[in-house]
Amino acid sequence: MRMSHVFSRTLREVPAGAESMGYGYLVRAGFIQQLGAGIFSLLPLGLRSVRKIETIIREEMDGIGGQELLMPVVNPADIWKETGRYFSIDKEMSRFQDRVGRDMVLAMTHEECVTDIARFEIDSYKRLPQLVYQLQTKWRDDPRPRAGLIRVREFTMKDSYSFDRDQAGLEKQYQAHFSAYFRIFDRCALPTIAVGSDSGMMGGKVAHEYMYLSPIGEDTIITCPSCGYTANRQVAVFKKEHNSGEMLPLEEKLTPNCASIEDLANFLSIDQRNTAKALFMMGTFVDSTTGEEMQKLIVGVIRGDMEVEENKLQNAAKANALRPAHTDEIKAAGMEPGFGSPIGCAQDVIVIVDDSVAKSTNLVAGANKTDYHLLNTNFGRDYTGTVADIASAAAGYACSVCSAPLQQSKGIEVGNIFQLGTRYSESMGCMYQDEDGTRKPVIMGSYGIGVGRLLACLAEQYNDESGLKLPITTAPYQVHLVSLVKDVEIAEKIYTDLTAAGIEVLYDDRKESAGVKFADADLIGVPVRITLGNRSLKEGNVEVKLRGSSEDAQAFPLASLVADTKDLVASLMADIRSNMVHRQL
RNA sequence: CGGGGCGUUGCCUAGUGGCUAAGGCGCUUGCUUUGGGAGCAAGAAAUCGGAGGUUCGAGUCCUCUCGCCCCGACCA
Repeated sequence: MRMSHVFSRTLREVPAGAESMGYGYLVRAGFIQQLGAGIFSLLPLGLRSVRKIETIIREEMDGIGGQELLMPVVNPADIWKETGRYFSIDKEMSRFQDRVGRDMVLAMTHEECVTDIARFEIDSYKRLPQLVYQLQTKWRDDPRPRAGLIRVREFTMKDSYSFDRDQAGLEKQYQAHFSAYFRIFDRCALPTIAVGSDSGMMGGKVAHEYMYLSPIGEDTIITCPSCGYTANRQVAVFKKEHNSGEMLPLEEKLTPNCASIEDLANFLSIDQRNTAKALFMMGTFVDSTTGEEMQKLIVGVIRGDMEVEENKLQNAAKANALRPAHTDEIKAAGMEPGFGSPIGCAQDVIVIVDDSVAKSTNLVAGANKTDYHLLNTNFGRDYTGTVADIASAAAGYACSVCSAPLQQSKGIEVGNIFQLGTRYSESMGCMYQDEDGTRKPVIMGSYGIGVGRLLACLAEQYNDESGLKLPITTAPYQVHLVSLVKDVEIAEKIYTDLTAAGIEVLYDDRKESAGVKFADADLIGVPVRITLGNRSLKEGNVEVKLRGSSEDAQAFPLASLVADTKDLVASLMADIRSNMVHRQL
């Protein structure tokens, strides 16, 4: 491709509002352009990178037996009503009616659609296992798109779906994805870690997320440096110490202006771990068959020295959604914000008690009366509720496996894998007849990779003060040919020869100054830069420099340029291959 | 959905009630230059996001509205 013909152009200045390096460079280099909030066009350069990522994904998915198909973005709402997600998913899914008033949705994922296909295709155990995948546009009306391509509303996702006879089959496909995903990220040269995750709205059981660790990430990842335990904070567990002793009698105590745990502990001169605090949330519960919504107050009770992980609370309460409760809602249930506890609260309140509280004795808790707390509250004696782990893990807490102190970091989720089980096959009647003649629900798995987000992460990982430096497997071109000589013939010949040899060349044939050409080459960041200048041409050489390295340019003789360049490209590719590590669960 | 910020030419910005809205980048033309975002000269390009209002006078003040960004809520 000639630079003079490239559709996009480079920008000297970072567009307003580009807060991350990677995003700023993707815009400046002309890879992407924003159309609206969370809506981006991929320009030719960006699309070339995306196509390379997609090719890697296709090869690896095909490699584990996947068959590519393509499902529609617009779905009739009926199938989403069958699984209940039409009702349980809020505004994140966009809905509309067609001309005759039928309910339609923009599919934000394709479990319903693929299950609809599968219930037609799969009728016998002989037709299992199966694995299909697609690269398709998703629309999710995220309330808050941000950070360029990291969190968008419209994006391309690779999603695959596995169908199996039994759990063992599912686990085999899950394992195959687990390893294939690492191969994909390794080939893209994006460092990732797999972490245990919540299954969220997918409704499955076992799930992992692939995280690219980055300070701009929005997920918090808990890791154990000693034993290797990793999990998203949403589900991360840790070892909780708790005191226990003889239960003492309940006692009301005046605690003026002690609406926070810190104030309370200071006032009473006790450790925060000897207190219990209550978090009030309104939970939305949806009847999955009728779609009827109800709101119920949920009280999460946690020890004063910890925080509630809302995701855990939501799961424990089996709520579809949570929001902070308003003061009047809390008071209506007989509790007092700031001095609240489930002791003496209304009957229809859902009480979820962290196991640390349930196991501790004689905690100080709110008296549900302004400026009063109760000493020596005990779960079971003074109040009841569902016991669950609802505590938020954090750095410094003890690993539940090996007791070493946990660490926490920020990450961006670039992929995920879920063992769905029969959540969709049962609700949609995707059944097969087994060898023994019985009808059984197909066991499913669901696996996603955000393609654009992967590119965004690569841009974040691979850049410097001059621009992008994507690895050769995902850069839009392999070689950037910068001609600084008047004699266009020699440059044209090199361009033609390299291209004919199958090398992807971006050829700067513009009438620009050397500075402009070099700056643009650095910004776009094609891995191999070949410079044609009078200096080296006199000696029959061209200069070859790697974008990623700080080493000086090497001289390549013109005579063997094509072969040498091919070798160089191949060795860069091989470097990435050699860094691949086989990983399995 | 709460809180905050910003909308001025293709891009980045200045302009803080008063003459014809200014500069840099980019763009066009000509000459010069040609190894790290060149120089000179001449140009084109803006209904100041939109609507309404206050005022003798509004890019500037007020109201509404749309869009974008950030924090939070939210989120596979």
